[in-house]
Parts: sequence; structure tokens; C-alpha cells
Amino acid sequence: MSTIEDVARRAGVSRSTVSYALSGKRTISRETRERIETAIAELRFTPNAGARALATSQTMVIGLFVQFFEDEFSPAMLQYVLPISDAAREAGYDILMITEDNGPKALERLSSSEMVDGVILLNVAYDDQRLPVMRKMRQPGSMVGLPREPDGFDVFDLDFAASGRLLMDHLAQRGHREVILITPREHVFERGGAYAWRFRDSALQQAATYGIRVHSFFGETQQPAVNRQLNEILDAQLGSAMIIHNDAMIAALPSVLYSRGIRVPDDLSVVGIFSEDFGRIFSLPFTAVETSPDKLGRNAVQALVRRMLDPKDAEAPTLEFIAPTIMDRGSTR
Amino acid sequence: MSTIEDVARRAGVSRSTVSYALSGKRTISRETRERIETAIAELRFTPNAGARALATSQTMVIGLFVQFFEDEFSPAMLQYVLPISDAAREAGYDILMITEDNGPKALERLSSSEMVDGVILLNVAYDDQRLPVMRKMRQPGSMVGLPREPDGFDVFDLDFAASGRLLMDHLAQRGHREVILITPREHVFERGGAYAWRFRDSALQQAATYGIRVHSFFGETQQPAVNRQLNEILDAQLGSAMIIHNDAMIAALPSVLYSRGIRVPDDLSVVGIFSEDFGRIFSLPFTAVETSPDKLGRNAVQALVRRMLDPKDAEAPTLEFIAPTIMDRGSTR
DNA sequence: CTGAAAGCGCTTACAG
DNA sequence: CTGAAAGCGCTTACAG
Repeated sequence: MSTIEDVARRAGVSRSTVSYALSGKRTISRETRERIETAIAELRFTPNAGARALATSQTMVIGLFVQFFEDEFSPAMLQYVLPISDAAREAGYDILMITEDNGPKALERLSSSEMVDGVILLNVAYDDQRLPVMRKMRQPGSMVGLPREPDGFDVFDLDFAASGRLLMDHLAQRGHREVILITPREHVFERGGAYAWRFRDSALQQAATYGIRVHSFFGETQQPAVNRQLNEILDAQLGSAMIIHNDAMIAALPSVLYSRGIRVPDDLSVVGIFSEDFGRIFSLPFTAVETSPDKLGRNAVQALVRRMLDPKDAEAPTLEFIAPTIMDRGSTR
Repeated sequence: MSTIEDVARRAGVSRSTVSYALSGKRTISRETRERIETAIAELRFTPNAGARALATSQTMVIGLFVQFFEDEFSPAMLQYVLPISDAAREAGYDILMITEDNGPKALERLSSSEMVDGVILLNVAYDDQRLPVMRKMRQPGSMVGLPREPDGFDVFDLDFAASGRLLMDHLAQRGHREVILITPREHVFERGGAYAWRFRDSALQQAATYGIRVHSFFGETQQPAVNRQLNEILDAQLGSAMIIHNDAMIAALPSVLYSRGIRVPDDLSVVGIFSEDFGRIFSLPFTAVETSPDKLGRNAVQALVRRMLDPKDAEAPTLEFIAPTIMDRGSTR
């Protein structure tokens, strides 16, 4: 690997001139610039990242914290990770991916060793243990998921409350008076997955205004429990429509419906909340609120990049709830 | 952020002594060591990663190259990424995740800027464009997937040839004489996904030794084409058993079978090749060869760590094919 | 058992 | 328009 010194010698200039040619931070005569450029090309020179980080206090790396919970359905995570990685690269950043169980400790380590210029937290919980660490570190952070005290950070999430209302409206308009609601597992509520109760509570409230009766269940996330529970719920014949806010349950639903000979929407109306990608992978024929993981991920990167570029800029942190949209796949009547 | 200088001053020693206390590379008197340790704790000191990398020429970061192809089913990728990330952390390394389309360019960039100590390539193709870059760089690499010329690298993959034979044996033993084989998409063969033909060709060859007739199809990977094709194939009633080497097709199969009233194994025997995790996520009730993505990922990390620790050690690169094992889920008779 | 100093490869005020 | 030099925060021979 050649260094900036090698380039300078070859081009017959000083190291500083090469550096400035690279950064464009001062004007270089055309002739000198060309000599430098050919030297760089011939030597295949790329600045050493560690040296540059040391000199500039910038690593051009973003720490991405991915959490996997037993009580959640893992395939959904990739839909956030890929757009984030792409958006980061477009902005000139690489992604250091952290999957450690001990998030706070890992955050502390990345921050104090200055390995990253900023971090993105995925799947943030209401009383997320990583938040206290975030408040103390000098690097900015943005997050997907709503914490109890979002102040000071750029927070992005789907508007789950509006989503719950929207789906209930959808069913109310079609005359449904008794609805089955399947939520995430109870444990998700307990450990502070705010999306779970934000969606459920608003759906229940909206149902009340319509006088709709709701039968609510905590859904399972692992087979064979998922199929067993779906069958039990269908056996009970509790309503003319179902709202499913649970990836594992809705992924398993088509085969259960088939096996029971239940036709959608003729025998039962079904709506859900999942991303277009997820729907395609699992061939889900259900009308649903689009969860837009790509948009959430890209927004998180964008906000973070703005803060990393201009740490002084105390521009008010954004708390952005993406408005839900319904993708009608014809599964209601 | 405090530096080693701050620690040294507070402990009343020199910077070098602090550094040696940290690395344990020379004996420090008990008293001095304790003063240093308390100073480190009080200041919450963590060595600056960039400075350390510059001084040692080691970043303690592994570059992980993840490729997503249109012709493949994406949810499977996570099963490799997570075990790799965990194994890397256990060995003291962080993961820089690269998802760029232009793999060779990204590899060049990481290597020449010395951002990583080594790389892992996932989903390697037969004539992978990243290989030529790998040969020129000074960092070691290991890979999952079989390239045309694996020499010089640590390569790990499932033994797909043995897998094809194993499944054909399984069906032959149960008396099947006419078998449907569904492979990856044709495009996977064309772009050099060696796992595709290694599996198919050995299955066909083994069938020939038994005198079994095989109807082979390139499977689709996107809905609604997947369901349509499955229905066409089932309509044709070509055999008493199916071998499916295609994640999207086998994930969609249960609902198609249900909708047609085909019972497994009474009406049709089905075997596949997928990981336990994948089977659980998609609730697949099919006997299958276990693809062991976690083992492959961990082995790749292990081999890479060995080489990173001891670059001189020209120990012969390993080409390891993991022996397939069948997980019997009772879907054959 | 410990310290002073060189060096890793950059960037950027300071000077001309 | 360009160069010499200090400095970023570590590690590690060299010396004692």
C-alpha cells in the first residue's frame, strides 16, 4: 500500500499539496494537479482510513444497531437494514453492524473508541436501555421506534395510532360490527414495544366510537403455536373480519385459511399491517397498511448525516411519524 | 473523551507504561498497575480505534460482503449474517457490512484504505468478479460458496453434490420411480451459482443409477409466478415425489398443496434443502437436507481469524464441504 | 520495573 | 499557488 508520501515524491510536490488536491480545499495549478492525479492512479493510492480518522476526528462510519427478539419475527429486519446501508453509502458512509445482545455496552464501546461518527438504533423500545448511553455520548444518533422520552434525538416511526384507526375505519365503512384483533405477543407489550399498544389502543378506541365489538388476542410468533392459535380463533367464529398486527400470524394465515376452506373476502375479511416486500415474500393476499421500512430507514440516515456534518447545528430534533397508507389487495368486503 | 496521556498523568506514569498495562506485554508492578486501572476507570478511558489501527496496522474489523440477487429469495441471507456477526464479536472483531452492487470496487476500497483486517464473501459465484481483487489484496479472505478457482482461499460450502445424491437415495429407498425436481431459476445457473448445478447434476446422475426418471424444472422466485408454476407442475402429475431446491417454491408449497387437497406424504412425497431456521419461519413440514448456514458462517470466521492473527502462516487454505444431513419431518413414504 | 522518543499516515493552520 | 511542520492518539523498540 502506498502512502501520501509516495504520491508526493512521485509527483514532485509536498504531502500537503497532495492532501489539498485530494480534498479540493485549496486551488492547485492545473499542471500540478495533473501530475498528482497520474501519480495517484499509477500507485493506486487510497488514503489510509485510520490515519485520516485520527487527523480529522471523522471515521465516515455509521454504527447500525440491530436487535433480534425471541418474541418477534426476524425476516422483517432485513427490510430496514438494506435501505439504510444503501442510503449510508450514497452519503459516503460505511455501516458497522452491531448485533450484540448487550446493546448499551456495545454502544459505549463504539462511542468511546470513536469508531463511528453516529449511530442508528433499530427497533427502539419504550424504556430502551441504550437511550441513557446515547444521551452521554458525543456522537449523534437517530432511531426507528418510539422511546418514552424521544427528546434530543431524531426519531422515526410509522404512525401506529393512525394505522389502527385507519384499518378500523376501513372495516367500519364496510359494515363490520364484530372484529377479531390479533396483536403482537404479550411479551412485546411488557418489554416496551410501543408499536404494539399504540396500534391496539387506537384501534380499540376507534372501534368504540363506531360501536364495533372487538375480540383481542395476543398472537404467537413460533410454529406450531401459530397455527394452533389461528385454528382456535377461527373455530370460535367471533367476527366477520380480522385485523392482524403480527408478522408470524399473518404469514401463516393463508395456509390455515386454505386448509379450513375459508375464502377471503367472501367468508371473512382480513386486513393487516406489513410492508410491500414482506407481503411479496410471503405471498400475502391481504389489504394492509404499508409499514414503509425503506422510507423509515432512509429518513433515519438522512437526519443522522445532517447532524454528523454539522454537530453544532442544534436544529430541533425531529420526531416524525410517517402517515399510514392502505394498500388495497381486495381482502375485505 | 480522554486519551492515554490523561490516564498517564493521573496515574503519575508515562504513556508507554499505560499502554503496556493495557496490552499486558510487559510486567508492571502491582502498585503501578492498580493506579493505572483506577485512572482508566475514573476517566472511562477507551483507546482511540483509529490511533490504535494506525500504530498497529490492525483494525479489528472484518468486512462482510452480502450480495442480494433478484433471482434469489432474500430471507435466507440473515441466517448467515447473524452467526458471522456473533462469531466475529467473540473473537474481538466488529463487522463492516457491505451491500453495494459493485462488489469489486467496494472490496478495492476497503482493502486499500485498510479499513478491515480481512473479508468474508457470501454467496460466491463460480466466476465471481470479486476474486481477482481478492488475489491482489494483502488482507486475507474466506468465503461461503464455491468459485471456479478456490485455490488460495478458505472456502466453505455445503456439499451440494452429496446432498443431491442423499435425497435421491432417500426417495429410491422408498420405491419412487418417477420424480419431479425443482431447481433454482435458470438465471442462477447462468450467472454461476455453482450450488445450483452441483445439486442438480448429482441428483440426476444418482437417479440414473437407480433407473429413476426425473422431470426437472427451473423454479420461479417471485409471486404470483411461483404459485402458477407449482399448479402447472402438479396438474401434470409427473411423479410420486418432489425434490425442491428453491426457497421461494418450497415456501409457497404448503398453501398450494392445501388448496389442491394434496396430502403429504399420502398423495405425494416431498423433500427439500433448507435450514432449520428457514423451515421454522415458513412452517415447512418437509423432510430436508439441513443447509447449516450457522456452521458455514462460523467456520468462515474461524478460518479468517486464524489467518488475520498470523499472516505469515501459509498454512494450506482449506476447501471444506460440509457433509449434508437429512432432517426427517415425515414427508415421504 | 519504567520512561523518552520515534513513528504509524494523514490534515491543516502558519508562512511565504 | 505551494511547502515545512505540528499534531491527531496510539504502540513499541531502545535505554536505563
